[in-house]
Parts: sequence; C-alpha cells; structure tokens
Amino acid sequence: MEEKFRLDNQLCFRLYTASRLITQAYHPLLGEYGLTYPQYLVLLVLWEKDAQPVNDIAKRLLLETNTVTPLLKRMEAEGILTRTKGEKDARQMIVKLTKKGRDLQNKLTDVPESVGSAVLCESVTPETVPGLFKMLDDIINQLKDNNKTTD
Amino acid sequence: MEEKFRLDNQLCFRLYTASRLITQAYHPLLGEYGLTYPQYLVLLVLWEKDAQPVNDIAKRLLLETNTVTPLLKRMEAEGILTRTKGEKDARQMIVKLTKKGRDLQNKLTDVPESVGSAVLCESVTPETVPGLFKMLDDIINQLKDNNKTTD
DNA sequence: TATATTTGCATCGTGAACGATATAATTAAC
DNA sequence: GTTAATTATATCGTTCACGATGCAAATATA
Repeated sequence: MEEKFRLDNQLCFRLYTASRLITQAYHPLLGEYGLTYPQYLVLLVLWEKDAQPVNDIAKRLLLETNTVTPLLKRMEAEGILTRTKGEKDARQMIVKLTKKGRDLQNKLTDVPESVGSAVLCESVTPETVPGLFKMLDDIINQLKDNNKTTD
Repeated sequence: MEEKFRLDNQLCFRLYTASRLITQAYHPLLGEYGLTYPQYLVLLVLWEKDAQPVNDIAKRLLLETNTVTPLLKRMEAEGILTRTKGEKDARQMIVKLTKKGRDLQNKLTDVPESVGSAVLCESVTPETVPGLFKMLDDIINQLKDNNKTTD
C-alpha cells in the first residue's frame, strides 16, 4: 500500500514537475517579448508552416481547439498573427503570421540553445537526449492512442 | 535557424505533452471520486505524512503557496481535509486529512498500477524506468536550483 | 433535394499555475 | 522593548487546459 503511493515513485509527478520547471526557464526569455510558453509553441508550428487552420495547429500540439482558440485570439490582439475565414471551407479559420510574428524568430534566436544548456546535466547530455526523446515519444504515442480508444 | 526551432527537437514540448497526457489518463480514475490530479498529489503527500503546514506541502510539490492554498480550500470544501491554525506558530495553517481523505487511499488502491501499465511500452519498461527517473530528477534538480539562483 | 450527420470553431465554466501584492505573526536588530 | 526584516499564508489578475455545449458550414444519406 505504501510503496506504490510514494510521491518519489511517480513518473507523472516527475514529468509534471520537469515540464513546469522548464516552462519557468523559458519565462524570462519569452516574457521579454510578451510571449507565454504555449504561445511560443504556436510560433514554432507557424514558423515551420505558415497559414494553417486552427485545427491543424491544435492537432500538431495535441491540444483541443477550445484551448488554442483563445490563445490565438490573444496573439492576434498582440499583432503577432491574423485569423481569416478560409476561402475553400468557410468553417476554417486560417492563421497567418504577421511581419511581427515572423520577425520574432530572429529575436528569439538564442532561446533554444539557452534553455537547452540550462537543462544539460550529468545524465542529460547530447548522447543521452535521443534515448530520452524516444522514451517520451513512446509514452506520448501510447497515451495519445489510449486516451482516444478508451472513449 | 530552422533546425533548432523544430517542434520535434524540443525537449520541453515532449515533457509538456507527456505530462498532460498522463494527467488525462488519471482523469477518469480520479474523477470518479471528484479529485483532480493536483489534488491527488496533495493526497500522496499527506498519506505519507499527515498534518503538515501549507508550506511543507508546497515545497514537497515544488509549487508556490498561492497555487496550493486555493487547491487545499477546495479539498477542504469537499471534506477531504481540514485546515487549522498552528498552535506553535499562528501564521501556519496545519493541513490534516479527515477520515474521508484517509479512506480515499483504499478506494484509489488500483490507480498507481492502472496508470503505470498504461504507460508501459517498448522503450519504457521496469528495466528502463529507473534511468528515465534519473534523467528527470537531474533535470528537475538542475532547474530547481537554476530558477532560484537566477533571481 | 430534403434531412441527418459530421466537422471546424467558438463559448462557458472550473481548476490549476504563477507573478505581484497584501496581511498578520514571528524573529532579528538596535 | 520598539522598530525593522523575515516568514507563512492569502488575495488578485492573467493565461492556460479541458469537459460540456452550441452553432454554422460542409458532407453523407435517403
């Protein structure tokens, strides 16, 4: 009874905490440009491929549209992107970066390395990161399917 | 420029997503008893050691008290725990489990294994989990210190 | 071509996270 | 023993997450 409930035996608590702490590490870097971490994720998606419907962005980030929509609206209010009705499909909202949104990539050029180096430590090195990625990807794929089929 | 900004190269996005998806896996199991995942974490802490001040619970979970206080109030409203002023130090609020809070441990007895097995996959096995734990712990310790010294 | 179903997005409500700030009790400094 | 600094907790405002629900456009079915 005791052992399985010990906080120190919980994978989820570690993931939850590590996620929160890395997000906090991003905070001062992104905050300089008025961005939050989820907004930064949206930028990563749009820098890879501009002009996507809300749904594609949500799917890429494994989030629901009801999370992404308000997030996009705030970014629109900041002048980072535009949301325009799709021409082919009037239900879609096509999200496009503005010049300001594109320019942010240059301003944030040091962010990935800065956070990356903050994370490096004894057991997390350029050699071990691929293995860590593999495990996290497997967990994500496992649960992504699981949380859908169990509906 | 391209490569370092690719979503697929981001450790944080993986941690963020994995954390969210595992939390979602807990949801149906905990929801049955009206609990959220952070509330479950509070229970884990109190099951290990009952009658702790708010600060000790917050420190254990690496959360701020302004996150934990409202959480505890909701749990108090549910009759899971009590919050009473400390006798030795009147600033402290001592958090104690009620019978209902203690009894939840028996009701949730299958939760750890249930979620644990949902996560198991090719690269995440009883053999590899300790290594994963080590990496996450190192990241957490690294950033825990970092986010404090950089103040 | 009507009607039913699905799809894409939005709105609403609740519960975290967390920075900033406030308040009261304790401790330290003088 | 006042006053100053610290500590423990709480309050407030903003931004996610996300379940539930609503609505309009598109697609499938009869």
